[in-house]
Amino acid sequence: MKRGFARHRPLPAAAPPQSARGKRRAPVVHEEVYARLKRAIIDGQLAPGRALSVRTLASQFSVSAMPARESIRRLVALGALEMTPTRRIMIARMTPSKVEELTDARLPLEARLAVRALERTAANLRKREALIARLSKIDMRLDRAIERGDVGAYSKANSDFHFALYAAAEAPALLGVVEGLWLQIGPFMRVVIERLGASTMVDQHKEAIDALAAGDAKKLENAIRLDILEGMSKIGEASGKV
Amino acid sequence: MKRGFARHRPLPAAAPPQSARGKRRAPVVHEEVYARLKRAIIDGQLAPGRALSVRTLASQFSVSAMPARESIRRLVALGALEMTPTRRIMIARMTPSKVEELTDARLPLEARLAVRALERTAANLRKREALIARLSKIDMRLDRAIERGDVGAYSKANSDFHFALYAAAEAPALLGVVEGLWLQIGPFMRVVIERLGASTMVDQHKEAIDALAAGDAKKLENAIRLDILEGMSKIGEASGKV
DNA sequence: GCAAGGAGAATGTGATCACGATTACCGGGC
DNA sequence: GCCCGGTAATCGTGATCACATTCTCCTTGC
Repeated sequence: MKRGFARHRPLPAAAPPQSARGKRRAPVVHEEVYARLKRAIIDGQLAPGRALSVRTLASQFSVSAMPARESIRRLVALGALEMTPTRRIMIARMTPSKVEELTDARLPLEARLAVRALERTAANLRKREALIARLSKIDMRLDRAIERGDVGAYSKANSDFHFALYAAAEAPALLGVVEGLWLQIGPFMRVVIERLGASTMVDQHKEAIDALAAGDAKKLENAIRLDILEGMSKIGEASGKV
Repeated sequence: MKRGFARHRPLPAAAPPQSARGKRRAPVVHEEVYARLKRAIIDGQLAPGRALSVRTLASQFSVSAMPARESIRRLVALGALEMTPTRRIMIARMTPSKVEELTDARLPLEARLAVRALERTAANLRKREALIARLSKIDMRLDRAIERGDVGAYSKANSDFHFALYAAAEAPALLGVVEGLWLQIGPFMRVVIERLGASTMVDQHKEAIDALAAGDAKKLENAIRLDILEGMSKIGEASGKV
């Protein structure tokens, strides 16, 4: 195989320069660029191996090269973007061993975050109910995405579900680490869903919600672990061919 | 307390521009700057709250502002550096809850890396012996540092020990995550050692080496977990006062 | 003696240019 | 038809400038 990487194409997330929104000065341009690019990656809108460049990104976001450079630099540091030996930039590729390592990291970390979310809402059941309501709503959105076969919406709803749960753990440092893992996984999750079809995806979301409602930490942990294992095994099967 | 942060002082690691080492052209300036700054942080050479600035860093490394900016951007992304609301940069501070979260992350991840190192050398005992020899050597260096009361050497030897072990796991993605954790912990480890004195530090390094030699995964995992718990509990006690 | 205020220094950020290396593209030769 | 080679476009990187904001520190007024 050539191992070359894809030509530049317009970024799907590249919204217009939003001149309509008035004079609301941007809260530091490069933060905005970074946030949108990060979101696009986690949600799987960018395929692995997809090429990026400072100037291209800059023009797609209608900013100068500087903010684009900084956003790219950050995402390379987090492992979401990859640099070739000749310093070209692309969405990170996946390898079977990387899938294995990331699974190793996700299992204990996300299980811990889930249990922490349970613990954090133990003293405040109203909070827990609100969390459950939020998760249920996201999960319904996810089901609708499956029905419609909308891969993009599915991918986004899936990450939304996990992070809504983890956010309730109130553990920003841990959350940051996990977010870094998702930044590396997002693109493949999407590829896998696209290839297998959203309807073939199974998850343990309803089990997780039940465990949360029952206050059963062990059950919740199992649901999360199983959810991760199922998803990652699918990625693993496909990772050799991406 | 004022919560202001320390004035700029020369960076301890700021070696001369090394014009002596021949014409060996730098492999991209900002990589070099980043690597040295990262090393200085992990080894605990920079105190929490210590101020950094683009221009200061640049002049200390005898480079222009550009490579300094990029290095700082990367380390902020990794959580090693912190930005105040007014966008000043400093070595990240520690809080008790952050210690707890980072401990949660370190325990399973580093235990896994250690066990992986054991597994990886199971089929190649020469490799394992070489690893044990390397670790023993580092541990002796660590003992000497304790005798001399050399806090800097102790701090460096300690991180060297862990990463020498983890490197043998041959899991770059996992290692990257753990390195990110150490980037956040390094500065405090140093502060704690300095405050309590290197001689009060205990570790489970010899137990880990024994477990490695015996091929006992369970014992190795316990040694690593205990080593982490001991170290982090010391950081936790002090973290309120940093 | 001390707090308030203002002048000046320092800071992060964005923009732009130059340079050397790398890549992509197109045409000619086999 | 296919491969090779040269040329032009594109790339990451480093440097430097301008600007608004923030911080420092000293003076002034009470």
